[in-house]
Parts: sequence; structure tokens; C-alpha cells
Amino acid sequence: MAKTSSNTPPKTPGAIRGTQDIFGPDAEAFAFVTETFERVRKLYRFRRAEMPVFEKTEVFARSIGETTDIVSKEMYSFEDRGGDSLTLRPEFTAGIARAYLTNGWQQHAPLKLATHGPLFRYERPQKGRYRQFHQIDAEIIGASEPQSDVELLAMADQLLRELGITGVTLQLNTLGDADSRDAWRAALVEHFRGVKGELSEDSQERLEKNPLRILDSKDPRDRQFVADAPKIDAFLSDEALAFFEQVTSGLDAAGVAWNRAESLVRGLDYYRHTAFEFVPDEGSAAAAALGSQSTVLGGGRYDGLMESLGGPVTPAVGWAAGIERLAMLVGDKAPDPLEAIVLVENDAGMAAAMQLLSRLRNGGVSADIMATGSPKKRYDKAVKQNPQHILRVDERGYHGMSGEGDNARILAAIEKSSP
RNA sequence: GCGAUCGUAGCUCAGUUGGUUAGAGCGCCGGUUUGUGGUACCGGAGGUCGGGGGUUCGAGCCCCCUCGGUCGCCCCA
Repeated sequence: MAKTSSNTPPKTPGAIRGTQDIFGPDAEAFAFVTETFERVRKLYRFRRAEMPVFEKTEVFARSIGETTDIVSKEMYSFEDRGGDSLTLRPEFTAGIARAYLTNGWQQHAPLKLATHGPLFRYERPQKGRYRQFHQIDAEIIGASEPQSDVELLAMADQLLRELGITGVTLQLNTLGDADSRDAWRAALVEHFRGVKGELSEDSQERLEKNPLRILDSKDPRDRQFVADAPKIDAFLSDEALAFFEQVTSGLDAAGVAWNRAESLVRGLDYYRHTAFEFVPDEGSAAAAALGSQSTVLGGGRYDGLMESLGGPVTPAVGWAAGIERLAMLVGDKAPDPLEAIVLVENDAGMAAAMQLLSRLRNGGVSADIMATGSPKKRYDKAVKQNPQHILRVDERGYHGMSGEGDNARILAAIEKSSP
């Protein structure tokens, strides 16, 4: 029993900042995305997995890197009653990696996994960015061959096509192996340090904390220095170059269009070789629909992650995509049509109407009932739901159907369960 | 963390240089009409104009603070 200590009525609590209540066309689009993903991942034989939405904080802290802003400011962390620090998952990959190690899933390697669900990041909300958001996710763990990268990207490409999303292109880069990456990074630091005074304030800061990020600076002052910055290609080992060439030739063979993006980077050290994002083409409808947070699907190869979680060296590659962003691009989905509506013209026929309704539904016919409000207005309200057929019930019971088109399924449903 | 912008009915929005009891459409409820595939009309309920303070004879409107939404920056695993 709720008690109020004063005469003031209780105030309705508001929703948490950055959370969403998804309903109507948006909810239909959301479901279309997850249903299409489930269908496509089965075509590629990815196995479904479910992970907890929270983990020990160290799972994410160690995978993401203890020092970054991400860990200190962007995660939903809290202490449980036992004093352990826990964190709502901000990504799928770390939790999947932990599950792989703690459950002995090495026995299934190479393991193709798919999942989807909510993720949490403590950020200021903006278009396409929420504190609780949702992703679909696909990973291949325990496979070091470039064919895995190709397979994963082919699946992503097919998914986007089956969602009917156009105007989005795969942007592809390689970060090389660990040695290539380190050498490139050193050269970039040297290059930008030489012109430090002319960089934007943000990029001067990045020079110390995360120099690779200068490459995707939005500040026009940085643009010329980014343009003539050293390229990864000059630092690739023979093995890294061969790997990348196998990825690109595999994509060509699979018919996946791609574009080389030399400035596409990953901030975290465990990423190796392939890095990619599907991004709207400039001026496309997709770009207009998404605003500034426009990457639709992104991922890469993270061969160094398992070690940071205390596991054996385990190559892996994966991607994730924001369901909300995909849903913004799929357009309105017409809801499934209502096949039959039972119109109760007189409440004396209510029992007959309920029996009819359950026969319809048991027979696989989508059906609803209109039996409330002014009896004189029920007809109009029934019509407004745009049913394919209206079945009338009054004190005599069911007495007739109107509507155009095929009603065989409805008749069958009524007959089949009749005595 | 920083910046811009917006908060009026359940929803979408009007609201004049500050001026009486704050309006419309949709939705909801009721009635009349119609009488069976989206009829027309009449009526009703519903708002402390996000909240607090200030200026003023008088504030939805002007000023300050605050809360919330939206968009962007930073960050982007």
C-alpha cells in the first residue's frame, strides 16, 4: 500500500537520461533489424550466445586499457554488496572473450558467435548515441586466417543489403602487426610533433594521449598535416602486407565493395591488421538520417585481447553495429495486417464473440476484438483498425463477415474448432 | 566536462508591442445524424504555460537561477 505523507500527489519518476522507450514504428524497425540479423547469422552458421549484462569491472578495464578516459569516465561502474566493483557492459567483445576463456570454449575453436542486446555507456546523449543502447555483434574467435575477416565482412555486407540499407560503403584499413603498428605510430608522433604549434588544441592534447586519433580530427586546422602524415603502408611487414592483400582480394572475390581508408584507426593496442567501418557516403540519405554519429557498423581484428585477460594468445576478429542507427536507416515497416476483427454489436453476444476470437487465433489468424465504448461507435472504431475482414456478433452469436479478398483461412479457423 | 537550442492539453502546435476567463487540430468521452468498409454535426473532460525567483499596475511573453529534451564538441571500446 503506497502511503503519502502529505496531500501532494506522488510525482511520476522520469526516465534515466539517455535511455529510450521504443514504441510504434521505431519498435517495428528495431525488431526488423534483430530479426534480419538472426536470419543472416544462421546463413553464415554463427552460433548464438548470451552473456551477462554486467561483469567484474576488470574485465572491461583490462581489455580497454586502464588509463583511458573510457574506463575512468565512460563506464557505468558500481560496487555490489560484497564490495566488488562491477560494470554494466559497454561492449560485447570483452565479455565474450571472458566467457570464451572461463568456459573452455577453446574446444570449439574456431568459434563463430553472434549476439545482440543492450549496452551501457555513461555519455551525454545525442543523435544515435544513448546511455543504454543496443547492438548486434558477430565474432570469430580462434581463427588467424584472413578468410575469417572476409567471411565476417561478407556477412555484414549481406546484412546491410537485406536490411535494404543503401548509400553505405565499407571503409577498410590495416593497422599491421604489432611491429608495423608501433613503427607507424612512432613516425606519426614525430611528424605531428614537428608541427605541434599549428595543430588544434584538441590535437595537441591527442599527441600525448592518443596520437592516432589526430588522423580523424574534425578540425580544419589539422587537415593539411593529416594529409601528408606517414602512411601505414610504408611500415607494413611482408606478412602484414600479405595478410591485408588476402583480405582485399577475398572481398573482391566475394563481391563486397570496399574503399581504402588510410586514416581509419583503432585507439586500443590490442587491435591488429584489419580495421573497418561501414560509413554513409557523403551526401547520401543515410548520412542525412544519422547526423554526426554516423558509423553504422564497425570492427576489426583483435589478436592481442585474450592475452590482456590472462588467456593464451588467441586470434580473433569481430564487429558490432548499433541497432538504433540501423533502425533509423531501414524506414518505416508496415505492420502485419490485421486479418480479422470481431465486432460485438450487442453485449449479449460477448461469450460468443470470445469463443469466435479464440478459434480464430488458435487457427493462426491474427485477430482482435472491438467490444468497448458506445455500441454505436464500435463499427467505426473497428473500421479504423483497417482489418481485412469484420466478423459481426450480436445476441444471436456470429452472424456474418464482410470484407474483400481471401477469407479461406478465417473460415477454416472457424470450422476446424467447431463441434 | 563544454557549447547551442527548445520546454504551452495525452500528441502536434498557435498565442500580436507584456493587457481580461490561454486556443486549434488530432486523440479520448457523450449525443444527434447516418445505417455497415475510414459520414457529418453538436457537446464534454483535460493545462498551477517544466520548476523557482525577479522586474512590472499587470508575465505564457522580459531578466536570473534550476530541471528536462534535442543537436553538436570532447570521447568513441
